[in-house]
Amino acid sequence: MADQKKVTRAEQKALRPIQILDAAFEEFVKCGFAGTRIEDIADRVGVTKGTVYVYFETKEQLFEAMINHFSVPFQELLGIVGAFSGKAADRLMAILSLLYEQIAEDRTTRELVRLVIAEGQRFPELIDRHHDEFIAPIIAKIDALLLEGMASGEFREIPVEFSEIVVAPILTTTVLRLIFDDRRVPTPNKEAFLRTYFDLLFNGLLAKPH
Amino acid sequence: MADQKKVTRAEQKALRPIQILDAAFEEFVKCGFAGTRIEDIADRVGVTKGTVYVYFETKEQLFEAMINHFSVPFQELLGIVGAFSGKAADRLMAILSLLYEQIAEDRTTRELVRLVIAEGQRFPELIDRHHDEFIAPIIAKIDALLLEGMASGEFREIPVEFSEIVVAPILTTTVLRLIFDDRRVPTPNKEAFLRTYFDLLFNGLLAKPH
Amino acid sequence: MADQKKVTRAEQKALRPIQILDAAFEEFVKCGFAGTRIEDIADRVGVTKGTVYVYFETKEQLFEAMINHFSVPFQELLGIVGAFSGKAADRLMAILSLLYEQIAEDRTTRELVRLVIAEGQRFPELIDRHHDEFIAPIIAKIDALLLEGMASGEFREIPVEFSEIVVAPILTTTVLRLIFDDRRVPTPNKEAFLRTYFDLLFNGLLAKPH
Amino acid sequence: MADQKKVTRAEQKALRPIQILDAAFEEFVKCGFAGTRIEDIADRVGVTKGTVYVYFETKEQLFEAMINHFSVPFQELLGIVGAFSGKAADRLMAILSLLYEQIAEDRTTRELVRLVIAEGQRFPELIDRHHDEFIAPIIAKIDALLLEGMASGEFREIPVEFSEIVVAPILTTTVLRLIFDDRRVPTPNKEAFLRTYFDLLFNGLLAKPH
DNA sequence: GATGAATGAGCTTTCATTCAT
DNA sequence: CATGAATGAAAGCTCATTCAT
Repeated sequence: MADQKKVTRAEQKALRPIQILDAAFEEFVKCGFAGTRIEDIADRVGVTKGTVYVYFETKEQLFEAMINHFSVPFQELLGIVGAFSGKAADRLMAILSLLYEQIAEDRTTRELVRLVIAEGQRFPELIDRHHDEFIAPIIAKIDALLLEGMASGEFREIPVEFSEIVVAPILTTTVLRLIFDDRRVPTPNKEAFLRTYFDLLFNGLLAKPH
Repeated sequence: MADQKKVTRAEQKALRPIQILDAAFEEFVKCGFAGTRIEDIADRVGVTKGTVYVYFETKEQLFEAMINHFSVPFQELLGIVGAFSGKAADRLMAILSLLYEQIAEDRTTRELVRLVIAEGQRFPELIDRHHDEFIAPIIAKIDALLLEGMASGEFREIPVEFSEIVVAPILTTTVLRLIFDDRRVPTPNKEAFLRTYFDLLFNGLLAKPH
Repeated sequence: MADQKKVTRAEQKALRPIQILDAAFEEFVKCGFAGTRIEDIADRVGVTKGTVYVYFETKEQLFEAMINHFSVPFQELLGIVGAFSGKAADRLMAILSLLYEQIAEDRTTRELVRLVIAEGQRFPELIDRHHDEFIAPIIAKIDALLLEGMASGEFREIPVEFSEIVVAPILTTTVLRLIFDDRRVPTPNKEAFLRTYFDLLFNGLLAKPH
Repeated sequence: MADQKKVTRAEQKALRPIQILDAAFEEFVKCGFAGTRIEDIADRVGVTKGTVYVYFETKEQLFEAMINHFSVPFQELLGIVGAFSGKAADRLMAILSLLYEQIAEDRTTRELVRLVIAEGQRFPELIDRHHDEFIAPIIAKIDALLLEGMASGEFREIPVEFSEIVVAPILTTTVLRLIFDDRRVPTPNKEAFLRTYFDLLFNGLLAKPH
């Protein structure tokens, strides 16, 4: 009770940009870039419009800073993934489970996907950077695992150029939840979803494969 | 001088709303709802702002009318699909091929998906109606086919509640093309894509199924 | 009575930009470029801010358009001057009289001089154009007359590079009136001023010239 | 470590207001009163906005203090002038030479003239004081000299009410340099300018005076 | 004294919407 | 029907000014 009451100036200053970025995230997610008012972001933080401009020069820069701020966690994920060992199928499942948690189940990432789809045309460099930093490494990882599995005879031969098919259920769940916001499409049970997903991915739909 | 107008007044009048809807589609897709200016839509048609208001009372109504206008073709698709016959797997492939063409390859539908993701929060009734008219019937069709295939022993038993996994590659391709706009993610070759997609869907990834 | 009462739309439209330019002149003169509010200009015309922006894209463009609008009359003057004939001294007096009326006595030109001095740094191209169109031709005219008078023996030999000395009393009166605004420096009587000006210019101050 | 600061705290403190006034001069000259930002003045000094407010209560007061600060030197001039002796013409030339140096050739005074013309309407008391302290004494001095020269028969009789004509070339050169900033109107050579100026002033333009 | 975070009033500019023509 | 001048309610952004540290 004693050490938490008063925030010092210095602490406050370090906090402000993050508070603003958090508020910006909520507003941009709710209204999109053009539909968001700086004043609403400020209100959320409990400051005035002017204060937002103390930390971010323009609405555009605030948007980009916000995207960058919330994009960070992904990088750790890629690190974790590198450390896995075992059969290719197990490692693939491990990666896909992680991706499911990080993309489909994490509200922040999910809404980031919405913003990327909705505002990508206005911020092309941002999209490109995202591709290079997030999408490409993930795809590369999946590709590598597939190739490895095929080389060892664990996987059948499939053209690696369409490896997005392997992760498609994750992005699809993400997008459906974005669109229907838990109203029409109920949040799936993770274990049940992954079980079905992996079963189909590895064994296919047919009772007797060709 | 008298005959140079191929389009009569009456035809012109009937054409106007459609021209406006076309223009509205392009602008809303490019800039989103909030970012689009009525004047830019008017400019595209070659009329003035006032004319747009002759046909549509507000920007909101124009947006909704535009979404409805471009959503129509889907309904025919569902009719076509009902007429197929043959083995469950073949009919499933036929449906998925159609969906791929109609959703992933058709620019209009693709951009409609963008608008639904981007502006859905602002137009919830519109999203709900979309779900009821488009998504639900498709899912129902897939579900029915899966159940039928499982009943006949053609398909293995899988929980039907996650049937979106079956169509996931289609939505995923759609979304990736929306995001990267053919810059980083090249437009896939349809036949090659579907071959890989179906191979994986039916036979799975493992060389020797469990 | 019949033709003056109501201003038609078309007339109004043709009038508006001029009304706005007039109002802009008064406000820019009173408060300078940065100190002027578009709303005050609009109020003066009896319209709203938005209307000003129907006719002029930015405050900067409005300012430039205003300067151009009020700079026009000078050109006629240069035409008139070309038609004079007689002794060089008489023609010089005729020109200087005209310049006195047009620059020192005309409130519009006088205030234009204020704006050129005050805002010149912000609008350098505008200043340059002014020089080329107004100052340079006048100086050229004076120079030509001086050279002619010297050639014919009517004038003494003086270096023509400082011919601004000849017109200095005109600009000086202009500037003093701008600064003191008829409070401390009374508006001079035109005839008396010109008499003294010309007497000094032609005969000099000394009782017995060297 | 202790002696590296050449400027002590106390000296620094005494220096600050003057540094601020210097910086204010440059910024006000460049952007005018309304166009100048306190922050730009502070940046020039290397302090923050707040510091400016330690020394000057408002932007208005800073402006006035700055004008007063840079107006000082003129007073000495008037003292010097009082000490001259000799023929009226020689003393007049001496005065005019001094004025030329102090007004036309001195950048500070020149820019002060710009500010007086540009911002005079906003600071009328300031202008009035300037008139009483600078302009009026100069004019009085010139008038006295003219009257003396006329009384002694050295000068011809001219109406003393227009004595600004005598100093006009100085103010005119000043204003032209303000407007054209050495781009179009080259800085005149002092000796040559004064020679022509005085020649015209004393002997007039005509070869044979009336 | 010096700082700089914060304010809030105010400015330029935009744009959906209206309506007389 | 079509126009486009006009509106007015914002919205983004600025900046003189304040004040706790």
